[in-house]
Formats: sequence, C-alpha cells, structure tokens
Amino acid sequence: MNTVEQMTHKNAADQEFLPLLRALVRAYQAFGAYDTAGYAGVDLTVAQADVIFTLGNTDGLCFKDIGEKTLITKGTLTGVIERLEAKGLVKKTSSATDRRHVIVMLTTKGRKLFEKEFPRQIAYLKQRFDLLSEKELKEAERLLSRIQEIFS
Amino acid sequence: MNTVEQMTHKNAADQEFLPLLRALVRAYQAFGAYDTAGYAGVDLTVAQADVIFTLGNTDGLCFKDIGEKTLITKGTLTGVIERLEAKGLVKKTSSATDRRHVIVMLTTKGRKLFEKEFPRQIAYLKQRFDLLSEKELKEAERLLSRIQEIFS
DNA sequence: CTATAATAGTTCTTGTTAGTACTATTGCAC
DNA sequence: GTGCAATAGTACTAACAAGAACTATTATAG
Repeated sequence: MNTVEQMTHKNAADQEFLPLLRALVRAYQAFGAYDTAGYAGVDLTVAQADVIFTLGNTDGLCFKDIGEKTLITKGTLTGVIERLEAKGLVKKTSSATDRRHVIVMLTTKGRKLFEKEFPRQIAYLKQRFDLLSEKELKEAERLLSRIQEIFS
Repeated sequence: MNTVEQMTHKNAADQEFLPLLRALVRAYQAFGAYDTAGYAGVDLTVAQADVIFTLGNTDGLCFKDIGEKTLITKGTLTGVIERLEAKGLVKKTSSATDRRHVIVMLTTKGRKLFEKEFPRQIAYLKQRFDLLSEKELKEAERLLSRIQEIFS
C-alpha cells in the first residue's frame, strides 16, 4: 500500500519525527536545569553568567558584540547588563570613536568572579559531558549542526 | 605528555565539549524560531498551542497532567490557561470526585482550532524534518536521549 | 476520630524573552 | 554640506519561566 496519507488531527500525532522533536526539547531542558543548578551558590542567572563569561579575557565589548556571542537580543541585554551593573560586576563606558557604542567591561570584582567561577562551571559541566564517548560527542555535534541547518 | 591539566580561566574555554554545547543551544533555538513562526497567523503562542494540542483528542485533563505533558510548571500554567480561557478556547470545571482537581477541556471553538491547526503545524514541521534521512533521524534521537540521560 | 502530611492550584516575585517604537549618532548619496 | 538611511542602544509591552508562600482539599497514621 504505502499510499500518500492525508494529514488529519487523528493521525498527525503519529509522525515519525515527533520522538526526535521531544528528545531535542528534553535534552535541552535537562542540560538547562543542570547548568542552572551550577549557579546556585553564586547569585547569577544563566544569562548573567553567560555575559560575564563572554566579557572574560577581553578588554570590553559593545552591546551588539555581546548579543551576537550570547544569542541574547538587545532589548533583553539592556536589563541583564543593568542587573550586573547593580551588582558591581560590570561597568559601562561610551566609545570615544563612535558615541553610539556603549562598551561594557568587567570591574575588578567582576574579573575576580569570572576567574573563579568560569573554570568551576566548565569543570562542573565537563563531569557530565565526559560520560559521552569521543565518538558520541562528535556525532551529536554533527547531527545538532544538521538540525540547526534544516531550520535556518 | 597528556598530563592532567589544571582548569584555569585561560584554558577553560578550550574544552572539547563546548562545540557540542553550542550546537545544542543553536539547534534548539533554530527549531524554536521556526516553530514560533508557524503560529504567526493563528494568534497563539507556542505554550498556548502546546496546551491546545495536548487537550486535543481527550475529554479534558487536570493541571497536573497538562503540566507533565507540556513540561510547563504549574505556576506558569495558571496564566497560560487563563489566556486560553479569555480567548474562549478552553473551559475549566472542577472534578466531582476530588475537588482539588480542576479539569480543563477544549470548547467547541478550541476543538475546531485544534482540528485545523494541529495537522497544519505538524505538516509545517514535517517539511523540514523530512530533510533528514531515516538514519540521521534515528541517530539524532538516540544521541539526544543520551544527552538527556547524562544530565538527569 | 483527629492531627498531620501530602496534593492541587493560585498568587506573587524576579528575571528572561521577543518584538516594537523611540532617540541619538554616524555614514553616505547627491 | 544637507538630507536620509543605517546603526546602537533604551524604553516599553505581553508572555513565559522557575520557585516560594499560600489556601483548600484529601489521605493517612495513630
């Protein structure tokens, strides 16, 4: 048989790709929960830590660059940076060459936090990623790139 | 050599697993953007559609069950259901047997929306997932389950 | 039967997210 | 060099998200 089947509300849930879709959502969610738990003792959200880690080992970046690296849109970034500024972890200065640019850089306190917490969080994540074989790691990376590609 | 290396803020960014981490985030984000775009003409958010699709083909579910299937936590779910109720797509009734339970079910309008939009969105997603080979689909599903597993 | 624990849902807070409209500044066409 | 398009960031809105405190109801231990 194998005739072309009409999609209806009764058979739509039987599509072959749905288990993959669920696996993607659940994998992302499980990773996110583990990542978030890593910041429990640090008073940082994942987005805030992402910005701190992006600014680490740099001399400051503008909003646009930070947004591109962290995948945080500019409207959101304003608030995230505001809260980091309130915590005394970053400071903002305006660029001398282009006054539209605001340069964000770590304060001394922010740099110390980065130097301590970045390696700690990476080591914390590594504990789990090390459970994957080299082959699984590379193959998962390849297939996730494929998934990104088909949806872009 | 291959000595055990101390993790510092200078070498932490060189970990082998970081490309996989980025691929996971980007794949999820690309899928999410495509999924969201599918609801452009329907006046539904992804979370709202998720609830409608979960209630479709059932006689109503309580908050707890809906939350478990959609992975929406109960505090968030209250608001999502409120907005669906305001749109006239679902109605709430309290259970006769256990008055702690609130049963949520589709209205006629909600059911009609489900019967039209669920197959449409599934077909819309299928367009892209069909770009994966059978082998890629199964292997990606397996590896994402592995990733979920190592973080659970 | 009664005290207490467990469960279901709501409410509230903080923060993220996407998107739109807005201001300021800069670059470019002419 | 003026006018206009492009760019950078802010302000604002609606919605989602996780978690804690709270109310109401039900189950259970003794």
